[in-house]
Amino acid sequence: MASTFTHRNLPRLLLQAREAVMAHTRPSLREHALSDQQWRVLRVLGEHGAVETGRVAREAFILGPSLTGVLARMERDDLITRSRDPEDQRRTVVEATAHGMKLVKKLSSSIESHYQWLEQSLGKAKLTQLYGLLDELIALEQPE
Amino acid sequence: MASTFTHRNLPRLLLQAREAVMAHTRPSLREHALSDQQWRVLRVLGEHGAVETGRVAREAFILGPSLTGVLARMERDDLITRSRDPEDQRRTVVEATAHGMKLVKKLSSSIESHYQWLEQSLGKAKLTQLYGLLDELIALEQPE
DNA sequence: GCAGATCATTTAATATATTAAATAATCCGC
DNA sequence: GCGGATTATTTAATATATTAAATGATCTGC
Repeated sequence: MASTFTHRNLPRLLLQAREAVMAHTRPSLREHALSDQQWRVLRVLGEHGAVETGRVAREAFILGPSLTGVLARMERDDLITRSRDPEDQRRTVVEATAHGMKLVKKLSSSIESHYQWLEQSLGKAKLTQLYGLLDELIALEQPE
Repeated sequence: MASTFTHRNLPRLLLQAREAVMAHTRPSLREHALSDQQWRVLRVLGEHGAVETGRVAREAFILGPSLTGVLARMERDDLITRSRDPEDQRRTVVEATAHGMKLVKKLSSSIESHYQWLEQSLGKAKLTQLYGLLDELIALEQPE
């Protein structure tokens, strides 16, 4: 059965690369009972402090309706708190709890050292090149 | 709020790149009422003909339990048929229906032309370079 | 030939993704 | 200040992801 395609499957390759990288950090997340999505949310909160859910959704790459459930479970597990923005009652503001913050810091350093390892293994030049090509690809496909 | 990270978020970047590429092909899929996963399955069947579910799972990057549901809906929608391998009754063999095959061929050429466009826009050299770097990254992270 | 180990797939339970529609607060022109 | 347009988030319904456990068929040594 001959293939209908002459090019490589780029979305699949990107997915595979992402899974390969995540395979290293996932065990650390699971040790602390965090899902991938919960970690992405915590990471955003660790970088920016109190953030409205719209921005969390954009930065953590989670759609609104999914985020509602993710945040509900994170609140249940004492990772975050939610409150209305008093300036604009349409907005919900999310903030990490002390417990959530502790996790961010602990996991950040673990993940950072994985990047150090990657930079050593692949080479700094190639890693930079990869970032650049991905940026170009994204800019091409979604001009703004 | 200062960031805890000195490196870029590689998994996020890969996810974003993948979404950017898929944003172009998704509308064509949805026109034919296909989900991303259903398309990945059809693509495998288009390349290899009749395939056992284990291989479908590997090549389409779908975990077994998810695949069960995906295949059930595809069977319901007359895209595929399932049957037991008479040689080894543990295995289930999947094959595209005529309708499924027609969709593969129609969508393949549409997607192929998107790759042609991408190769023009980004440049053949850079695209090849990107493939190579992703391959290296995958090989590094999951040595076998 | 049979018991246990192994392998392929499915079931079960919970979490997340996707799309459309609903809700609820703010804005804006008048 | 009132009513329609806009914006932010949530609800609803269905599909997919994830993990562990169950089922069912095959192999393997004895």
